[in-house]
Amino acid sequence: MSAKFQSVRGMRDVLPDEVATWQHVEQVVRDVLSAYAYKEVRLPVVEVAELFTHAIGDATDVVSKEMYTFADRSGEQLSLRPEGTAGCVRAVIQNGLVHRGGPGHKLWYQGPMFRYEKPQRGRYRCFNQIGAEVYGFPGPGVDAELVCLCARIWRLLGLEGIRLEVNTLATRDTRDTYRAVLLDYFQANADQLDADSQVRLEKNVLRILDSKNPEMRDLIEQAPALIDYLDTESEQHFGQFCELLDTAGVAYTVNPRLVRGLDYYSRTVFEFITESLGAQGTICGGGRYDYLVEQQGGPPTPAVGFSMGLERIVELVSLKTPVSGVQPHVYVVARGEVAVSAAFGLCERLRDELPWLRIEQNAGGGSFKAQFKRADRSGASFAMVIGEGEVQQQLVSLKSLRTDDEQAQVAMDALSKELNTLRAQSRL
RNA sequence: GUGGGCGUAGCUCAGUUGGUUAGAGCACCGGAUUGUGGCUUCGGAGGUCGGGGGUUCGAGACCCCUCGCUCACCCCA
Repeated sequence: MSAKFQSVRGMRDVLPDEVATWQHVEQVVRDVLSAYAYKEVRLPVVEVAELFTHAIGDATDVVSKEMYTFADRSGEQLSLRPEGTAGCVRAVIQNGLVHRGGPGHKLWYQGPMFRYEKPQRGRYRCFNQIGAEVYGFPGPGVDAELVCLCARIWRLLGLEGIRLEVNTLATRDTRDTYRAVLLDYFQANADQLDADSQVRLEKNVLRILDSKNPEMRDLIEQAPALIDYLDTESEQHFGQFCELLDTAGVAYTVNPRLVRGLDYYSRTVFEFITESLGAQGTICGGGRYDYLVEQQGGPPTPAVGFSMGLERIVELVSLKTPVSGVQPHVYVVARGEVAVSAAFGLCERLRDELPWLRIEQNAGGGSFKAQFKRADRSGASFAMVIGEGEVQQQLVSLKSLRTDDEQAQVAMDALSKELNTLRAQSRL
């Protein structure tokens, strides 16, 4: 029970039973990204620590208390990436992919992210995201495209009851103006703020709007809304974004209090939320970050992206439609030294001749009875029996494990043909 | 980081107010059937009762500490 070594807190193993669902989800997401002509990039898991503090904002929770940061042997401060956008922006600048319409303008990535948080359902210290980022396009079309792309993924995965919330954070200037107004408002009502929001007052006023504390609901609803302070440019951008969603038939609600926790967002932000996963209901979040590329040392380049949490999506999928794993077509039962060795050679030959064939050899010996038991449990359609008699006559016995068909004998030379036939008849 | 619940076999869980050698089901291995799975049936193996300390004649049970899981806050995907 008490193993000597355990996985690190908040980091879990995905076991074979779950992997089938993971692969299914990943395949659907990849296919949809391809359908929208996004190209995959593979990025390092480790970056210079400053990349994240600079991009995400050192007052954010993610940077100030959730990063895995360490000095490497040269003393350089490195971090395990807590999210994907900062590294992608770095790669895009470093490799000169920022030019509009160039090869790097629509990208996606997949991989583990790390945050030192207290684990709970749907929240892990090592978790996997698939994200997409678009560079070089200021218009709302790409914002809407990303949202539609996600909505398509949920449809293809058969997920229902996923709510889309959208908002706009306007331009940097507008937001600065608004922040000052909001600060005045909450400072004037500071006595009504709960402890968390007192802290937010110092760090990031906008986050007060996000509070779940029902006692503060009135105060928040009375607060000035950013939407009333929008500059015309942002207002148009957001309006067109919403219109495109309408055109595409993607349902959404505007949530003026949707703020998001990373500093780099501007204009469009969105979240897909489910009620089926407990407190960690956001399965995908994203938005526009028009200033980040320039802030990180690249040419001024508007950008927008999202990332989705695979653990949460996989859990959602498996609650609804469990995906069964891959089972062998044939399980090879062999007994006796001569037969086992003949079976080994035969299996390799069949894999040469029939690349589609999934064939499992019995391992660990055992009686025919025991081997048949394993054959049954493997889920294989057929048991292929090779004993001394079969070897002498250069044939195998094929027994269907899922039907009452009579056991048949097939010459070893004719096996490939027979298996092809069975496949054509959908009996494998 | 804060708070609640829970840790007994690979898994799901019993275990009386503290009392002898800690149990069941499923799964696993073997036999009944010396070359045939699923359904039976019989047997076997498998536990430092999460870890450490304490109270006691005696602790799986009570107390303290610790680790882990879990749910919520917070944060976010």
